[in-house]
Amino acid sequence: MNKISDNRGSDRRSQLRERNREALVEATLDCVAELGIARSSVSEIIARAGLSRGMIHLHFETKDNLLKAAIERANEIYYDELAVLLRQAGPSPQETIDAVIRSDLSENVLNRRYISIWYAFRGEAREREVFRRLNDTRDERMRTIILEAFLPMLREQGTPDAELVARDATDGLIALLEGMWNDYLLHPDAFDRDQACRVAFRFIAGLLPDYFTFAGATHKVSAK
Amino acid sequence: MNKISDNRGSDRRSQLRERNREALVEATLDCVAELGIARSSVSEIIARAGLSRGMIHLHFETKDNLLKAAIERANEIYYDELAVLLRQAGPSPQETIDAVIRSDLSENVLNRRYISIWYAFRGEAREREVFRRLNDTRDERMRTIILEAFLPMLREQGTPDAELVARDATDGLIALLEGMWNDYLLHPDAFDRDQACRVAFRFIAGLLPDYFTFAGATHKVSAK
Amino acid sequence: MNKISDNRGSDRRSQLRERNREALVEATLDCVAELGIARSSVSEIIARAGLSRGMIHLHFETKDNLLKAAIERANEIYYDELAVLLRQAGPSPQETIDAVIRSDLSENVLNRRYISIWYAFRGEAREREVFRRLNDTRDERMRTIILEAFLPMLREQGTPDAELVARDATDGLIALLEGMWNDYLLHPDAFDRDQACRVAFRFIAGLLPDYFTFAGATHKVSAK
Amino acid sequence: MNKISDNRGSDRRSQLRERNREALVEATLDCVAELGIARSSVSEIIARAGLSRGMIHLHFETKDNLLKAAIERANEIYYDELAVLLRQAGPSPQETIDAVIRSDLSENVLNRRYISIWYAFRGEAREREVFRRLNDTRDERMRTIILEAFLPMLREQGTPDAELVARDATDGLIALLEGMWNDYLLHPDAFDRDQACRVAFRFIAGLLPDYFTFAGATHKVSAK
DNA sequence: GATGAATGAGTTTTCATTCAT
DNA sequence: GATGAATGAAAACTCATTCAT
Repeated sequence: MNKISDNRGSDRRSQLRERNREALVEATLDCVAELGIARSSVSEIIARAGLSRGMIHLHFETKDNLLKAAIERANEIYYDELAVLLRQAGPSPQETIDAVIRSDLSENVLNRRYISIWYAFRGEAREREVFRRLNDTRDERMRTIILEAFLPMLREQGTPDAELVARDATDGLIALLEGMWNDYLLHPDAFDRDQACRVAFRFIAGLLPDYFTFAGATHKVSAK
Repeated sequence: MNKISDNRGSDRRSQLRERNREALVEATLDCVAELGIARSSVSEIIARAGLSRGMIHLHFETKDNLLKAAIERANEIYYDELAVLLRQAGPSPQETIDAVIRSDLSENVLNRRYISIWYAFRGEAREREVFRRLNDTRDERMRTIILEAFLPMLREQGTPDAELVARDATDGLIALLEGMWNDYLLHPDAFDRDQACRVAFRFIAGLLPDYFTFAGATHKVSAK
Repeated sequence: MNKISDNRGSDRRSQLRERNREALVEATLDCVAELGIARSSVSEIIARAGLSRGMIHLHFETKDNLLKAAIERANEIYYDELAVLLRQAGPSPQETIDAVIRSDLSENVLNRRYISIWYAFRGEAREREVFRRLNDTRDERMRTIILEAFLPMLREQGTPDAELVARDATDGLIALLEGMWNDYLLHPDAFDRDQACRVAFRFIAGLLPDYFTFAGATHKVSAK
Repeated sequence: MNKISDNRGSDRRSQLRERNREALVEATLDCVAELGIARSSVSEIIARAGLSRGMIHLHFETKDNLLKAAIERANEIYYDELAVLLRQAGPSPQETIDAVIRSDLSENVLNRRYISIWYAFRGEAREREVFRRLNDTRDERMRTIILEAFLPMLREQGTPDAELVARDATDGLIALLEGMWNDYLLHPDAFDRDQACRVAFRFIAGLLPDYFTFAGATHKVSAK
């Protein structure tokens, strides 16, 4: 009757509702991580979530929409991690590259569950489309961040064709990191996070010897 | 396993039989490439193969076995391509590395159909196991080939910690090439094969400046 | 049944309550008319009524009761129309018959929505029972009205077996009018209300030439 | 192996297949007759047919298609009956009309099961569309048959506006017969087939007194 | 050996009903 | 009183597998 109690009630309700929605998304991600997309049935998902069958329809209308929501969630996890690292990193291009590499190889994303999910969505043709659509604009932003970090260093260093090299370095770094994830997917036990990091820095150090060594950024940080 | 039955029947019959078997495997791969694993139903596969439903049972007992055979086939395609390239390559370590990179980025494997299949099998948890089991020994062989190509060059160059660097270079190269495939999977239209090659050589050139430039192997081929 | 609660609450409340109840019934009828009974789900009905899901339980306990109420409402519409026409009609048997025919073919009942509803309830076996139960006593009244209008005219006219003919005429007229509805159901666009009327009067005129022509009742109105 | 036995086998198989298909259609009609469309679930239908669940998909892809096939079947029953009667009837217009009336009121179509089915399909908005599409051309043919029977009789009789009257008589007869079915639907026990016939003939006799009495066609058969 | 009709377990989806707020 | 989130039984549909021919 009175507005305050109504709002309180509805707030609690809608909070609970939201929590259920998220529980379904998380259960879906768990399922996809453990069983893959093909075996992630509604029955399997609701069993993990401990919620009712009808809930999926209530929140997502179809299982397909639930999968889409799960893909979106998986994306957020990655880009949130990256955003945090970039915010924490100093303003220099050296530090930016450092942050990108370390966030990509951090335990927050490079873990069994997350990597399984990532590759599951990439692997299944139909989901890949959703995935791509979601990723492309953000990927572009990440490319830009990396490119704009490499360019001034290459120029200062006097590398000829700095623009071309910067683009190659960017594509190479992204590919290298992707390849590390691949390696982790297939051999999570044997994977060595530090070695992966070292390899990445070796690659960059080859192009930017004044700024990086295999151990990471040097201290000759160029003032911006 | 089926050699006996192969020999028993008339040659024509067993040839036809083998052709049917392969048609099913290829149809499965087509299906996986286009629709993904989850949507590759028996009905879809036989429609593409133009064969009868019972045929799958006849040749593979279960659909699962058909999928395994398809995974094996996908593997063969890749390693056959690599073997050819290595055979064609000269005996020097430079040429070996050159062959590995060029085979990995060649149109024979880096094409839409094949990359879709590869990632589909990797993505689906259950198939990944089969995939891994099949790949691991062969992957090890490939690692060894690359490692043993890098090592003498690094030693001759006088790189300190040559063993460690050789391992890093090997893992890095493999990761980089995997990453290129990833890029191709997501952007087959925008992908630039030459640039991918150049990026790979830039990476190696950073570690082996005497042997490689971004354009490939230099001509200072070390006599073996 | 709900008189007590009606009287208890404030007038405004009970008015609102009643309005909601009717909104649900009307929404149900709309739904049945457009989608048929099988597709008239609770969700569909409340969407049309703009009311909450729980409302149905509040007013009708079950969806089935709501359907029954809708059937009753559909009945009322018809018999209300008939009652109005009979009240307006003069007292002579000629005028009674005239009123029956004109009300049956009037736009108030012979319209798309109403005819769809009517046939939907007739068609679905389960609802037909409710329908029949509701109709039978009222139908009997209508039969009686028609029969008692025909009989004196036939007698006065000197028709042999007047009782039998009166019964046949009654059944025939009712059947003819029903058949017209049927025609309207299937071809609402092509339906010609005037022609339908004329056909009905032709039928009656065949049996009662002194009282009717194809244009309706003649003016030789027999004093009652 | 040999062609004869192969064909025999496949014939038997496809005969069996066809029988199953028809069994499903008949079971659907039974279901619709007894329970109505809304309650005719796949489970209910296969229980009646004594066949497996998957069969419906095998033969009809969807339940909706099965319903359509059932509607078509119901149609055939009616028009087959009419065709038989018309073929048996003599060539005169009197006899044609006679055949139409008698076939419409014959036990072959005017029975509980059939009438229930007929009204079920007419009642539900969605089914009605299929129904209408199927019927419209055949209905038109039937109209033409009736119309062309009435017209010469009315002309010979010297009825003014023979064309108009013929059309009215046609529409009236069809409506009347439809109305009889309605009556049967609601009161199958009380329905009197002979009386229905008599009523129909009274209607026609009113317009064509030289050719019909309430008992049917007179013997003044006009030579064709 | 080969076929494809048939099966039924299991999947997604729908929906009337319940009930905490 | 009123709401709409939640439930789960039952609905339609999918599909690997079987097996008579």
